Amino acid sequence: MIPERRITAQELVLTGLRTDILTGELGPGDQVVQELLAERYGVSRVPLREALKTLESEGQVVYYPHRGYFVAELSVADLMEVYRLRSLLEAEAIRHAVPALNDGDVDDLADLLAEVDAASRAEDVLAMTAANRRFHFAIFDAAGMPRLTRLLHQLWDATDAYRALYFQQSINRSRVGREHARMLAALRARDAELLVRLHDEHRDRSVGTVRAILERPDSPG
Amino acid sequence: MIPERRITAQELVLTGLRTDILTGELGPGDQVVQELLAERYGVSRVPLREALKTLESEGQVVYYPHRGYFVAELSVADLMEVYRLRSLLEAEAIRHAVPALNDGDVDDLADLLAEVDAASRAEDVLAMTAANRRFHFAIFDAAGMPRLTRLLHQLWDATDAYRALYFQQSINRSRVGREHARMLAALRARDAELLVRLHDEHRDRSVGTVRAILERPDSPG
DNA sequence: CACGGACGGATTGTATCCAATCCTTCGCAC
DNA sequence: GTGCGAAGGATTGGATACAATCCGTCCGTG
Repeated sequence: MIPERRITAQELVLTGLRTDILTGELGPGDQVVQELLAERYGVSRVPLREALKTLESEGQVVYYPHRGYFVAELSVADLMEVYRLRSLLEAEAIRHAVPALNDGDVDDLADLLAEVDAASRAEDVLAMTAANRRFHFAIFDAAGMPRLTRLLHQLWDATDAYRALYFQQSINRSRVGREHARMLAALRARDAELLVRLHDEHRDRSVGTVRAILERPDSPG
Repeated sequence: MIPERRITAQELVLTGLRTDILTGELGPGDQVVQELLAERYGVSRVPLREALKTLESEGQVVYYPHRGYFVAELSVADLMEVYRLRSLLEAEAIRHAVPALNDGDVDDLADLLAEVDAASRAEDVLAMTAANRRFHFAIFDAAGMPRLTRLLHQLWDATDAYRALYFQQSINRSRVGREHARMLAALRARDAELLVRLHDEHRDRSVGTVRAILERPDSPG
């Protein structure tokens, strides 16, 4: 559809860095040694640094002048804050989105959910993370509030590294599947308040698990 | 006090660009011609580009690959969205902040307000904008929610260009002064809900004015 | 042995140069 | 005159080279 727009090097390394952080290739606290990563991606340090600036603004990495970029470490307090803010903002998005959805939109959302389930059954954590995100943001986008969507992306990005860990456990994957099914029902019923409530529960469950991961780090580093 | 940490070129350019946007030197829609600005600040294009990446993530400029950076234009819908999000998030910040403030903190806030008033009387719009921001964020910071503060900074940044226009009218400056005084009283009474309400009114008044500015642009082109 | 300061390798920060893309303009066909 | 397409200038994207800073180490001093 889109005429194969040529990708820039900074976009390339940006998605690469995101994946590295998501998969743990770059772990929390690690320094991003520019020369190393630039070589790894086959680009120079200039576009790499620009991609890092983007990640910095998203809070994925922190920057100390003359010392470099480091993968952000999330404290429990950070995590709780992110989820509190998500609760506030996602509720707002959902309340605007639900009335704007037509039957076709809901069918599309069902399709997205099917993708999540497929990835879940295939135990493809990366694909599931991506599909899960597409599903939720398809809802948020329907609110027609681009800035809100942008803020939500930032908040989701901040916990990406931990979300992957969460999905690695099959018990979590199956629970998420059930919760998503209930969300879809709420969508079909156009019940915004129910959907808000389901999202809150959805988050509360996952925050508990992620918190446990944070407090008992299995890979001391 | 601070041992005069040497500033990097990108930091220099970043503050310069912010000022340019704030003062209208760079107007909404203008392309940021890199060579031009780099020469103006006496640096090369590399640090300039990194500063622009930061501004992009804040939504102050928009970036189109191979075409460049352009100063963001705020639509009325954008404006309303920013203020709606500020309403949500600032309420959250205030509710956490007020119980955390001690008498000394409130006295400090009073000092900051005095600075706003002084700049207002001196008709120094730039200084007033800065002092106004320091006052409000001193409150928000007290919530101890760094990510929330960060999001609020982004939202405030997005309308900086228009806030300056707002403060240029003396009638707005004096009204802001009166509203700030009431806020201080609410702070001294530790009345969070009243402070939330005052903030909402404060914003609602200013959004009306800025909206009028947006809808009747006096500088076409 | 503890402390402090200077040296040197490692890493980041920036300038300069070249390649890739875009946009305007000019010329040509119709 | 209108529309299409190619050429050229302008601008951005990225690679390389060099300067500035940092940090670990070693040495000397007490």
